[in-house]
Amino acid sequence: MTPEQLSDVVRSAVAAAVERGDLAVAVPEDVVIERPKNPEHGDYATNVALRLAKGAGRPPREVAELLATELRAVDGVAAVDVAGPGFLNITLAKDALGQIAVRVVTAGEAYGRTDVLAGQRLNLEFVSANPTGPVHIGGTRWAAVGDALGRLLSASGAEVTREYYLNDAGAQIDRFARSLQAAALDRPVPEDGYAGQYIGEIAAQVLTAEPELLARPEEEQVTVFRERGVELMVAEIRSSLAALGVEYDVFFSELSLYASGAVEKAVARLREQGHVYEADGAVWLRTTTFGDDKDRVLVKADGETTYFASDCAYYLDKRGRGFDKVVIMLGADHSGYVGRYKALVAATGDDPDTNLEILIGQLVNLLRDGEPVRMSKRAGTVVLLEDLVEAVGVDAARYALARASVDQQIDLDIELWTRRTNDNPVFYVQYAHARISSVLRGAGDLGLSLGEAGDVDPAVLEHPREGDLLRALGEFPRVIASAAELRAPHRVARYLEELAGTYHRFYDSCRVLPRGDEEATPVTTGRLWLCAATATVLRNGLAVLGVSAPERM
RNA sequence: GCCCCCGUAGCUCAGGGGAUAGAGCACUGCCCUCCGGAGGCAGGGGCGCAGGUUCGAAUCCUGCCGGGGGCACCA
Repeated sequence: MTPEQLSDVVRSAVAAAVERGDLAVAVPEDVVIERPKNPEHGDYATNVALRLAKGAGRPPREVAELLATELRAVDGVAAVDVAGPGFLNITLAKDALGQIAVRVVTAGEAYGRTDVLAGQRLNLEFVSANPTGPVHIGGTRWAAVGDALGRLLSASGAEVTREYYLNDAGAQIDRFARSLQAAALDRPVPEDGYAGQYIGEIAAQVLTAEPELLARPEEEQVTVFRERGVELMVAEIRSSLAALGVEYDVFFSELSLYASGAVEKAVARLREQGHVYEADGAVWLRTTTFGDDKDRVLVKADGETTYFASDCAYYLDKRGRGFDKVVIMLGADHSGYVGRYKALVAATGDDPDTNLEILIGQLVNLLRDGEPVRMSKRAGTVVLLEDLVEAVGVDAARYALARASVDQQIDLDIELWTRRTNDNPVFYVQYAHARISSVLRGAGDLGLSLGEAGDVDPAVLEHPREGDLLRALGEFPRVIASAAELRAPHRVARYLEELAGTYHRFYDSCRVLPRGDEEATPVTTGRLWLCAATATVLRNGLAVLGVSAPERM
């Protein structure tokens, strides 16, 4: 019996008590089932009696006793105790707990998938670094976390489109183009321009494609450097993201919003809705109406539109494509955007609390020899996605970036990472998988196999460490679901570390394979199923994080 | 000045109102005639401060103190 099933069982018990008139309460939507830390508190516990007591007008323990009687009659429930202020501690029958292993193996890759977010159409935008340079370490964090979040949301039944917004218009792109031109002409880096090795490399590539370029008038040169340069830069960004295993459904061009007239239409629409005014020669959106600190400029006095104007058009485009909710991941250096973006959504007539979700993640600090490394894209002193991957590999890079809460700043000591030490928990988790694979290989060598689901007796899994492992495996779907709902991929990583530890403890005290000339027993078969189930969950969990589950290391 | 994030073990961090607050690393002492010792067992030590809400607060609210980030007709 899984925790979800138990939750239904308890809920039914409440409903039955209400039906009989023993309890006068509204039956709760869902009942929280916890895994007690203390083994004396049974396999599972619920605080449902504590929650219902007030509404029922009766002491919690009395409600608990009532439900305990109800639950003891349920098939698969071995014991129910009322404890403390009114907790119900539930012990499952051995076979009901052991059945989890069979369930996991049978479900395979599907184990952990739920429909808790079914029916939601989400647009998930992440990274969206300007195509004026390679993806640096900060963007890499959002790549790892955003990709994992996308997988989590999909696994929970949401329909997700992963999107990268290319800011391929505007002043920064002009600076980028002029920087390329300067490099090609061997001139110094322009004021506010970009430096770094990649500028020279891209300039050279543009010249290879357009050998006669430098013979043309300077303004034409800039145009070509802009178009070709952005194209090359975008290709490089896409390829480094792909190298990290990060996939997108859509790369969306800001320029296309201008080409299609969407920006003008967006401004016109907001004007019709009465939120646009003119002052000091500029066109403003009255975002203060919707709680922003100050109003925002859409069109500058010089006639140029701002990024905010294209943001408006972009948001409307996403909504026009049918997404219920627009989810955007941004770094802490963009936290000031939240207010204006919420206001913009409200101005279009949408509800900023349901149609928009901005996830702010804290920045990655780089340390070298304990000293902070100052990063500047323009000066070219950055650590890139490729650098990180080269230093630690894709698995460790993704895992390390995704295992921390996005609310937490990460201090990344480069020396530590390049040294590739054992304190990276990804090895701990992967090792557990490799160890299980080795056991299963050994079983094959002995001519043993899992057989069919009917060949295993779940009741033989009665060792305390087996129970620990079964309960841990039973948690997985809830871990995935809550991580998706909380937008917290790191919870999956933490869970996997806990699961790996639980497996190692099981392995240490429960011999799986027969030794010497011993015969295989029903316990052997049961434990093989338990091993296979653990491997399945480790694989499924690592897959969510985009990390491989090696069979040998 | 205003807004956002953080403050939990020596260090790096988990803990979406529940029972005795956890893990890794570090330190100390143990455990393979046996499936991968990249493992396991045991030990010491912690919720920044002050109020509030609650039967119950690391968790929610307020204030303060520290650390980081943001407050452009920049992107």
